[in-house]
Amino acid sequence: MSYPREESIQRAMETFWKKGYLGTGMRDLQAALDKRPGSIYSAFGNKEGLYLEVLNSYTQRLNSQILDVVESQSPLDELRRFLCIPLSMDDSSMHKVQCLIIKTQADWTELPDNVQRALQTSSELLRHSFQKIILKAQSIGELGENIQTNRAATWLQGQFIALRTLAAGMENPADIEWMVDKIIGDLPNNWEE
Amino acid sequence: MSYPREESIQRAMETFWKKGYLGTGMRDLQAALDKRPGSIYSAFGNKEGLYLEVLNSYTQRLNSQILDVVESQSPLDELRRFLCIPLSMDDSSMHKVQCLIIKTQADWTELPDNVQRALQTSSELLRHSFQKIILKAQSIGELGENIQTNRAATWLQGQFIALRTLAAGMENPADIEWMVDKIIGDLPNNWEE
DNA sequence: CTCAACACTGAACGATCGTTCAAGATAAAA
DNA sequence: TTTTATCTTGAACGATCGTTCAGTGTTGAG
Repeated sequence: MSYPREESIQRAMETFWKKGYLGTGMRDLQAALDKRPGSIYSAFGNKEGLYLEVLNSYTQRLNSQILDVVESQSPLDELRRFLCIPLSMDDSSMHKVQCLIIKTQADWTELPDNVQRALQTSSELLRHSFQKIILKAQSIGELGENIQTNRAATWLQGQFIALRTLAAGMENPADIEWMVDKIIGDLPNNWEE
Repeated sequence: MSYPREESIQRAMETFWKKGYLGTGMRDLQAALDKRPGSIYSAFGNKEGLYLEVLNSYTQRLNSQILDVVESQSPLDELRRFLCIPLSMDDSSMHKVQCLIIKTQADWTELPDNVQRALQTSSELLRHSFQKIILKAQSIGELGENIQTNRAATWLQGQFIALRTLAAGMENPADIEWMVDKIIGDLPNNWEE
């Protein structure tokens, strides 16, 4: 093994992130990892297996960022900072603006069953962590108790999706930082029916 | 010609909508149109040409729905109705929940240049129509004059994206109708900086 | 009926897809 | 040094990809 398994996963993540699951060919991965097909297949089984490890690594990283928000003293301030992260990407990393999970979800019907399930699981994990943010903010009084935390978590995930998707389509993602402020401002309101 | 060109486009739309641009093969389209490759190529040039006509047709339909909102007496009420449309899809049409444009945008880097440009143009057209909704609502007093209409249009497009994407990932899209009410409720607020 | 015009057919092309596998390289244990 | 276990190599496989084209069928004008 010329370099550790983890580096292969990170290199593969770059490729899947840039080209999507369907758009990425094994030959793209062979070039990215600088390995021949046999090495990749013996290490990860197949394209699907490699992607599942990439997705798992990506999800854990994103989830730990969200959990950092939960642990902070002012969850709402830290949430604002978290949402701004992808808006300051340089041109060479523009493909990292969009969330890898959302990007892959778009090809839903054409994905292997295991990938579909893994995406669902990742999505639920992140929503659950968003819910923890709401609960933490309520517990320290930054948000009222009237908010239905499960709905707020789904809504927050939706805002995350909107922000990432809009930013990915702009020449300068930083131009929608104002939307982060609106999200934080809208979070406490309009939860009654 | 056994049936009009427009029907070919509608059938192709079903396929592209379900499987995405990369996920759709010419053989899928041959089956959907019940035509052999030569017929399709003589009528549309190639896969890209057929998709461009599909995208154009889709965009016009969606845009006219938005313009209907602009023309209505109560734009905000009609906007609520417009946003709810995809949330009441039966199981056989679940793939129509997600917006075709957003779905295709996910594969961005792997798409032909003409498709990239067409998606950009469609996206801008719809944002412009969203802006007309804001302006109309302001003109009849449903919204205050303090709102920056271009930002509100982008925000509204983002909410549209969030709603469609969340709904597409749920077993029952109708379960997030509450979010439409929150969107309408959030629209007038938090536009000052 | 004739003939030009046009849409349609379907076998086939070269390219690329994900994947396999026998053989070679490498390094630690014996 | 030999053995054993592990990792790597790269040619090659069958399947599928988008696309082409010579031939067939259909239609309406003269």
